[in-house]
Order: sequence, then structure tokens, then C-alpha cells
Amino acid sequence: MPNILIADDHDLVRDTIAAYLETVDGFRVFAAPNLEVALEKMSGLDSIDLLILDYNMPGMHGLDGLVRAKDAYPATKVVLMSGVANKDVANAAMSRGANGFIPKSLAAASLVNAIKFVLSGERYFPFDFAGSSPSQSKDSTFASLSTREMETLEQLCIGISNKEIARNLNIQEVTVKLHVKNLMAKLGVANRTQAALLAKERHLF
Amino acid sequence: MPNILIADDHDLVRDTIAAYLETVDGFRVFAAPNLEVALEKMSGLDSIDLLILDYNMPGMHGLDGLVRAKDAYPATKVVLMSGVANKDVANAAMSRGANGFIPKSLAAASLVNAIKFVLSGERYFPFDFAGSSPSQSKDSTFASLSTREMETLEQLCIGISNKEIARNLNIQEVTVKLHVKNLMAKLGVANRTQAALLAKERHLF
DNA sequence: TACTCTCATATACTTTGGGGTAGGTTTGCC
DNA sequence: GGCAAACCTACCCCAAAGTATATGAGAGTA
Repeated sequence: MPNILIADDHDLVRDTIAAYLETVDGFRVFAAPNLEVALEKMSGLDSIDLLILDYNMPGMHGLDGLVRAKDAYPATKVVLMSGVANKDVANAAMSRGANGFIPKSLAAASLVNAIKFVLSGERYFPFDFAGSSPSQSKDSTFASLSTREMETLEQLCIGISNKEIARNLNIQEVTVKLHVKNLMAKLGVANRTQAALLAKERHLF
Repeated sequence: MPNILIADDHDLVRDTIAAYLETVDGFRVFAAPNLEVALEKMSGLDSIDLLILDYNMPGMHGLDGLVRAKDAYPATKVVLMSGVANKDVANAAMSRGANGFIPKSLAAASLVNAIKFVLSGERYFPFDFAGSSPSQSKDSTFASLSTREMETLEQLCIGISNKEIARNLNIQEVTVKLHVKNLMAKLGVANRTQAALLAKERHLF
């Protein structure tokens, strides 16, 4: 009987999923409200086979929490669960060692299949989860930005004007405009707001 | 045996809660992925006793969806469910006719009690769900927005221009400007980018 | 050396954003 | 009925954002 630990800060979501897994398929399920408690519980209970981490949860800090969990318990399979993240986040999670990615848009029945799949040693990664945003290229889009453009993007994410950005970076406003124009082109967005939203969505700043 | 309809766009959350309610306490539970489908189903199935609406769900537009549901089916009890909303939203919901408010931080067992409580004609409103996340103090800023302003804010979060927003909402561009100006003032931000970032940060859209 | 890339600056231009004022409708409430 | 609030439109104004093009310094490279 596989042991599963599910960590999610929403009690209702966590407990009902836990109850569902227990009743439907006889898993032994433990629960934690955040990453810290999850890691503590794992040190107490040995032999957790699968750890399910909510992407938006205290202590996670984007994918840092995933890496921490993987480092601390390399033998345990870890899957990320999220209601908001998109393919890019999922991709990043997989490249950092996640054994699977579970969008909350997944049907409950599929969850069980996904879990069995992961427990058998496979990686579960549904490419077809809905609600996906249209601009799905890669995180490589950001890799093409120069250092100045990245700095400019960071300022954009505060929502300030070109003039203020110029002051902060000690360059002329016209230069800021150039950087903004170039980074928008590289990211394939139409304006500064979209650039900021995209960067935030990918959790860059 | 009371009939319950639960509407939430996250399949996983919705289905597991539904399954939980069915197995644990023998309710008859129906499900819908958004407000439109929920209202359709209610016209088909007569005698839904309780409607559970997710606050962040396609078609809701803040508390508009609650009002629409209440107007269409005055006899049905309606409770709002949310993972991000705070007391201010809950208060606003209650003042607009909601029979209860269920934070997703609620324990699963308490959910059943809450539902029974509401079905008995009482209003369920837990005053103590503040604890969880730290940045929950003043979502009241968003409560002061009018319907149109909320819709405009939603469009802002896509990062599109006033002209495009005008097309989407079937109003003039000047009107969009007015809404943008007013909502920025209410939110205390300096421009559209900050408004979009703030809304995203609070997980409104 | 010549070539390329990044960064910076500049001028000139068009479009969009944001603020002000004013007047219009509908809705619901007292 | 009067009143207020939300909503919509219109006009003008100026600032900010974004486009296009050109120039030049510095670093790195073939």
C-alpha cells in the first residue's frame, strides 16, 4: 500500500483529495498545510512513496520548494500540483526533477491514474491541460534578453514609467525606450503591461 | 436526500469535493465547470437545494454571478466558495444574499457541517478564517469597484489597449478610459500596468 | 584587421494613455 | 416625484509610450 503525502494550504482541497484517494484506491494518505510541515513529516514517517506539492503554497517560492524536497529526499517521487501554472512552469518543474505535474483542471479519476503511473516509475506530464495561455514558446524566450533588457524588464514589473526606470538604471529615457522596444519584440508581446505580466507569470521577479 | 450543485472550474477540486460529499454524507451532488453551465443545469434539474459557487470561475465577474444565480433561482440556497477571498468579499457576498461563505481553508469535515447548517435555513459565515496567508488585509479595495470597472480590470490583466477593451465590452474607448482612470484611483495605483499586476497578485483573474 | 554584438545616445514622429470637465441615460431607493 | 449611483458619451489637452532610423563606443572574436 503506497504512502502518499499531499501538501496544500487549502484545507478543503487537500483533505477532500486525500479522502478521495483513500476511499477510491486505498492509498495511505498523509497531509501537510505547507512545505515546512511536509518536510518535517517526511523525516518522521519514513517511506513516503509520493509527495504531492501545491505550487502556490507557503514556503514554495516558485520551484525552490520542489528542489528542496528533491534534495532532502531523493528517493521519494515528487509531483507538482497547480491550479494556475501553465506548460512553461510544468516544463521547468520537470527539468528540475519533478516526477510529474498535476493541473487542478485534471479530472479526479485521471488523478488516480496519474499517481499510479508515477508510482510505477514513469513521469506524468499531460500536454493537453486546458486553459493554457496562447504564448507557449519556452523560457528560452527570456534567455535571449541581454542583461540590460533583463534589468529593464525587472523595472517594468514594478509598473513604473520609462523616466523612473532611467533614473534607477542611470541611463537616458530614450535608451530605456529602446530596451523596452527590443525586449517586447523578443518576448513577442505588444506592450509593457503584457511584458510585465508574462515575466510575473513565469515567476522571474 | 438534498440535491447539491457545485460549480468550480478546477475539475480536480470540484470532483473530489463532490465525491467526498456523496460518500461521506449521502448528498446527491451535481457538478458544473462554470456559472453558465451551472445555471443551465439548474433549469434542467428542478429542485437543487444548494448551489456552491466558486468565486474565481469563468462567468462570475466578482459577485455578479452570485446575484444572477440568486435572481434566477430565489428558492435555492447559494453559498460562495473561495480560496483567495477574505472577510470583505465574504461580507459583500452575505449582503447580496448569499446563504453562506466557504473558504477553501476550511476543514473537510467542517464543510459537511456548514452545508447541513445552510440547508437547515441558517447562514454559515466563519469569522475566523483569517489566519492562513499574510497578505489578506485589505482586499476591500477591490470590493469598491463597480461591475464595469471589474470587467475593465479583467481586460487590463490581458494587457490589451483601451481600443481593444472597448471592442470587447461593446462600449466606446472614452468610456474605457474613464473606467480605467476610476479603478486606478480606487486601487491607488499610478497606471494600468500596476493595476494589472495588483489584480494578478491577489489572484483575481 | 574586420566583423559582430551589446549598450548607449540622438532626432523625429505617431499612437496610446491619462486627466479634466460636462452632460446624458438608466436603475433603484427614499 | 426627487435623488443618488452607476454607466455611457463627448470634447479638449498634454504626457507617456512606442516606432523608425542613424550614430558611435567598447568588448569579443574570427
